Amino acid sequence: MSCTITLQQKGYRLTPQRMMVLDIIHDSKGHISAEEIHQRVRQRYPFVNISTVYRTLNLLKKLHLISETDMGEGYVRYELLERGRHHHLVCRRCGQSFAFEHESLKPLQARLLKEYGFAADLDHFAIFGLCQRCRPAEGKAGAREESQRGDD
Amino acid sequence: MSCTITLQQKGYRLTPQRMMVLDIIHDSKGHISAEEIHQRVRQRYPFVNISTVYRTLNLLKKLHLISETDMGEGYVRYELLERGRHHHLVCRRCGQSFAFEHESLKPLQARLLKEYGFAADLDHFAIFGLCQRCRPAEGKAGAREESQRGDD
DNA sequence: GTTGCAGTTGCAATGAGTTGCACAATAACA
DNA sequence: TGTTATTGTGCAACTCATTGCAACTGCAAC
Repeated sequence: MSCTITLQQKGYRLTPQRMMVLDIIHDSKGHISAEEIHQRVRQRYPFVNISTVYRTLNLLKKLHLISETDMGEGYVRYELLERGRHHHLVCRRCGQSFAFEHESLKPLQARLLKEYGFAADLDHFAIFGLCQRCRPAEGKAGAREESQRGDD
Repeated sequence: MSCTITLQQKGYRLTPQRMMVLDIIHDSKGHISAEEIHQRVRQRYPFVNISTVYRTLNLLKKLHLISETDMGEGYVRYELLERGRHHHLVCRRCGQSFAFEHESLKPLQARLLKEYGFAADLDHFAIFGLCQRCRPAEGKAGAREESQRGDD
């Protein structure tokens, strides 16, 4: 795996714990939570501590090998960055999430660099809002008295 | 305060606890943390619980009266949205944060709407990256062996 | 007035994630 | 090979934030 090489190139140790975490993120389709990673690591080696998982994830994040995204579920999800880079639109009404191309963020990235000299890390964004289907519904449900106050 | 009217218009009760939280956010210059709000509320009325503060903040957030931003400090900051809307660029190296105009996000917002039919809530963004001053430094400190591995 | 009920609060428990510290594993080097 | 310095791990304690639940509040209907 290319990640393992990067880790070692950067002078970090490739410990069994780190290999297991990397393996599991690699095997998982899509985004995976820290708790899930921990559980799967423990199936192989039951003595790995959750803090080690978190520390490994933070290290991989720092090296831009994985992305960390809050999809509004109460915990954070991780994903390998080698895959085609994409981001997520999360509907605050129906909860569905939709991928969108990294391309869409490039103008913003360029603008921040040009106007503010700021090199933005746009590894993975989750943008909240209303999806196409929920947009009309939300528009109507303005006042609270009718039905259910537009609670999410 | 306009917020109090909005709260009542939407059919929510304007309780003393909520008034105190709103007051304090209003009086505070810039962003304020939940813990800070709680402490200041308790100076006036010592029996208010932190969970009430959080619940009030979540309600105000839902009504788009305040914005919630993770500036990477280990806790979240809140701010009234009536003020001139702006966002933050947070340097992951020196920790400084710089405001940027909401204007810069409008093209992205328009693009998401046009291409995906998605109405993005862009109340307050904190974008991480490298500021103008730290950019050259980071470029050099690639390999870990020299100095301190580019730790943040 | 009192009953019913939705909305709200305080409290305690819980969950996700982080940190400090002692010890273990590895690297560096004589 | 043995010694020392550095890095990484496990554990426990901690922080920030959320949740479940019982009790309280305001208001409308009777």
